[in-house]
Amino acid sequence: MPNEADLAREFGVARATVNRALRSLADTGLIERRRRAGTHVTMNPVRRAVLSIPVIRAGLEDEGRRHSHRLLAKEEGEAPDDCGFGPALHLVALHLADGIAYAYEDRWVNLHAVPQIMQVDLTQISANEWLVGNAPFTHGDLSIGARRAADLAPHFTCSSDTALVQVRRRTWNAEEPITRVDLTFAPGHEVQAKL
Amino acid sequence: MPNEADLAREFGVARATVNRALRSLADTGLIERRRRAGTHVTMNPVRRAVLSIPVIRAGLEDEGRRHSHRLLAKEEGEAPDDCGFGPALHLVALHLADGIAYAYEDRWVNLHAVPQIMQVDLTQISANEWLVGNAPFTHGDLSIGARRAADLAPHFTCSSDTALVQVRRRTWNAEEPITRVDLTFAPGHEVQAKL
DNA sequence: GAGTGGTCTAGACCACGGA
DNA sequence: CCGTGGTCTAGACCACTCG
Repeated sequence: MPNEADLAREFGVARATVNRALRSLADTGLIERRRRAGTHVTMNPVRRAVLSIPVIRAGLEDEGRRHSHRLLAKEEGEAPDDCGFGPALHLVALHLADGIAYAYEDRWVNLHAVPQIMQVDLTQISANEWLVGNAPFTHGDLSIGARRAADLAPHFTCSSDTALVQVRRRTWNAEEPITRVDLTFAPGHEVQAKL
Repeated sequence: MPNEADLAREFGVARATVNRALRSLADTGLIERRRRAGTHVTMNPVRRAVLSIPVIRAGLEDEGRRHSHRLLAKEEGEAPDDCGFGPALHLVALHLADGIAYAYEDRWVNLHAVPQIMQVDLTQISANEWLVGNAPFTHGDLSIGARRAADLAPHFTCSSDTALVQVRRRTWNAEEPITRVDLTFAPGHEVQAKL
């Protein structure tokens, strides 16, 4: 594409305005910009969907449902290899919506990054919620898969062959891993996104 | 939070600079801004994950896998109610990666919006790909769920109890529905996102 | 009505990185 | 090297909307 200065002249606007417009297009992935190389229309416009990740409690309460949770297990130990950290707190909890099982949480927290969590009464506040307020993170990743209910079936009172959505989330603060959590949702749950 | 003019004075920068910074924070959801009401820190900072939705062919080829597809069914008919349109083209196709089943596609296309699709040889180019190039859309939504393989098991040569990821995508051009597609992926597939 | 954010201008300097 | 986008400034007008 023409450079910013030319576009500004062509449309009779200031260069800053062109810059803002092009930046917006770049943010949505329709064009790619590199210094000196110029601005190019993206070959395969990869559509980006945005999905909101609310704190479980807030997400439920927005829908008018009451959230509670039960801590099923809590123990110190070595995190699995793919967590990227060693000494960890392993938590297993069940989230309930209006008293009905909503999500099963299996979490590893990096004790090197967040030692204070040992002092917290996690039967009162869910790890999810405490971490949001006390352990900031800069970035993370998310992978959404499907699994058979198998041994989780009793929690959801479903057949062990039921297909459940499982979301794995890992977060970092700069280079330091914070936590890895697997959330397995009740049958029928869907992750929503807009694009 | 203080208003833009005050922040500019406090930090000794131009108001435009403050505006750009705050806009960036607002885009990531950390603050909320309303005219006259001012700028407020978001109570429940909903994290937003961004997931890339490539054209199936492009996504696979980026990974060095060869894409092909087989059209399993094609017929005109009335779209299901929740599509939001009537006369439709119903397509069923199987996407293959290196000759192995990768995704099962069940699609309804709004013939009122995209009548030209009737002239296209969809055994040559997948509907997915053709629509990307010929039927622009302004927005859409996405829901990701899990289902048993059930009658799809033969396509993926898996047990009918296998849990599969299913993605439903609907797209609109302004107010006009374009297409609704259900993509069911091979066992083990995960949808990736960054946050 | 008035205060807020939204947007634009004209000009400037700079960092990056491709040719 | 030097053209490109990235960023900032100082000032201005406007649109929205809450009190």
